[in-house]
Amino acid sequence: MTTSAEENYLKAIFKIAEKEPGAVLTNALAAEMGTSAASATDMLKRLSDKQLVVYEKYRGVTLSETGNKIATDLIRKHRLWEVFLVDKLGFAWDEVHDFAEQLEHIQGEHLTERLDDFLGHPRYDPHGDPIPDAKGEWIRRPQTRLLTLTAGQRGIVTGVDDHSPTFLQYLAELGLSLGAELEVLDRTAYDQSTKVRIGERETVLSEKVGQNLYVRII
Amino acid sequence: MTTSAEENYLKAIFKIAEKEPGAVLTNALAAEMGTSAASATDMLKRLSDKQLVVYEKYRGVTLSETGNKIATDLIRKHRLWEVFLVDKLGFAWDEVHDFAEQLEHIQGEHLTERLDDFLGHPRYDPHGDPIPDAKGEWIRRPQTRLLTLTAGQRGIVTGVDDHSPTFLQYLAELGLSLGAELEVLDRTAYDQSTKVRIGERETVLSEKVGQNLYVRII
DNA sequence: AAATATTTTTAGCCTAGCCTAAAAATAAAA
DNA sequence: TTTTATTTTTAGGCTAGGCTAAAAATATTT
Repeated sequence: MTTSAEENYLKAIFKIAEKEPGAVLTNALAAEMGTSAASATDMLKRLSDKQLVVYEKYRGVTLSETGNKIATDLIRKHRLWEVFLVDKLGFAWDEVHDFAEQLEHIQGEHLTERLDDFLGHPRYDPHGDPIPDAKGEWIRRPQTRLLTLTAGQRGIVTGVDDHSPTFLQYLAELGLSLGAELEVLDRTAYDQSTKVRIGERETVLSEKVGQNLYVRII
Repeated sequence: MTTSAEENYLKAIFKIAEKEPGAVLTNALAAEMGTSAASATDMLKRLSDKQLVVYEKYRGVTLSETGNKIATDLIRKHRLWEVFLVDKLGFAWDEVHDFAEQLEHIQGEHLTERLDDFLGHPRYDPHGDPIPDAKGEWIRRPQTRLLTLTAGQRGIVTGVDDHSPTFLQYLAELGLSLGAELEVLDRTAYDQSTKVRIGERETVLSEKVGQNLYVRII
């Protein structure tokens, strides 16, 4: 059996490797976990003993087959619980992360499958992130950062790259929830800010927003 | 903040005190927790430092006001999650205990209230146990052990005193789920077994079953 | 009341996860 | 290539929550 701490490390390794392929370095892992490099090294030894990772001193770590399955499963559970919290319990998309962080560690037979059935096999979570299926397969859809759109292009909001409550609340205030439509009116060369139309309203979005907002071009 | 371990001890103290009023002794607590008396003493010191219990060396322990609130809240959460697992996810009543044991420790604002709303404010869990409200108030309904019924009396199953999967499965096989109706046909003086009619079927139930099955007389 | 049995506590040890500080390995610069 | 900087690991400690064995307190017999 794996502990919650172990699971969180596996997830962190997965997350880092997803963005920057190749072996994950100790410092990066420690930063992601909000802990010290010494603690990360410690844990890497334990995970290596349990064959959940392939770890070479000073050279970094990668997930083993088993480790990868566990991490994928955690992400699946995390995202399914988020759907539950938003769709069934009525939480806002910026309120559910901490709950899901706990719920993903609930252990036991068939819980995930039953939850998935109950929710109607959702493919994306409330932030637009794909939910892997029971076999660990992902359905990634094509999406682009708002920054890559040019004046005149229109898009549908499909996801975010920043999951912080402040960003999510800001988007909600702007009416930019998943599925919202927007049109790029202009891009300022100076600071890469984007002027957009959302429904009737026109607003200027900073480069930071342009970086962190995903859309599907229509 | 309280840890899961602390919470489980508080719940155990509550449970023992419920059946046998007065101070809870260390050995009884250790037995309930499936641990050693030394470990229980250890934890009692921690709980006492946090003012969650009133503990006197060698004399036993009782819950403080705060401790009692935490324990009641845990039971509330446990039972609400059980309702969720049975009513929404479709688990059987003998399958949900271990899940609920984990789910009751999920921390965070408004989760319990939202869950309660979503479930439609159930008053009893799938085993017929009452669910305390947000203030910690209980609605206990009148119920009698099957053993106290005499020949000719009829009753509706309202709960169980034994929550073990084997007992619950046995009851399910007999058609004795919550709300089922039965009629006492006879009681054998020799071994206190009860002959009952459940729908069309007649069966003999042991003294043990008679002890552990609650009914409302009709 | 003394002896014996039982219960509870203390003492000392273990593991998982964290920490800081120091040492060692690797990478970069001179 | 030697020096310097950075990264990673090791060493040694800490806390929560367990354990066993021994000591102390309480309860029960004789």
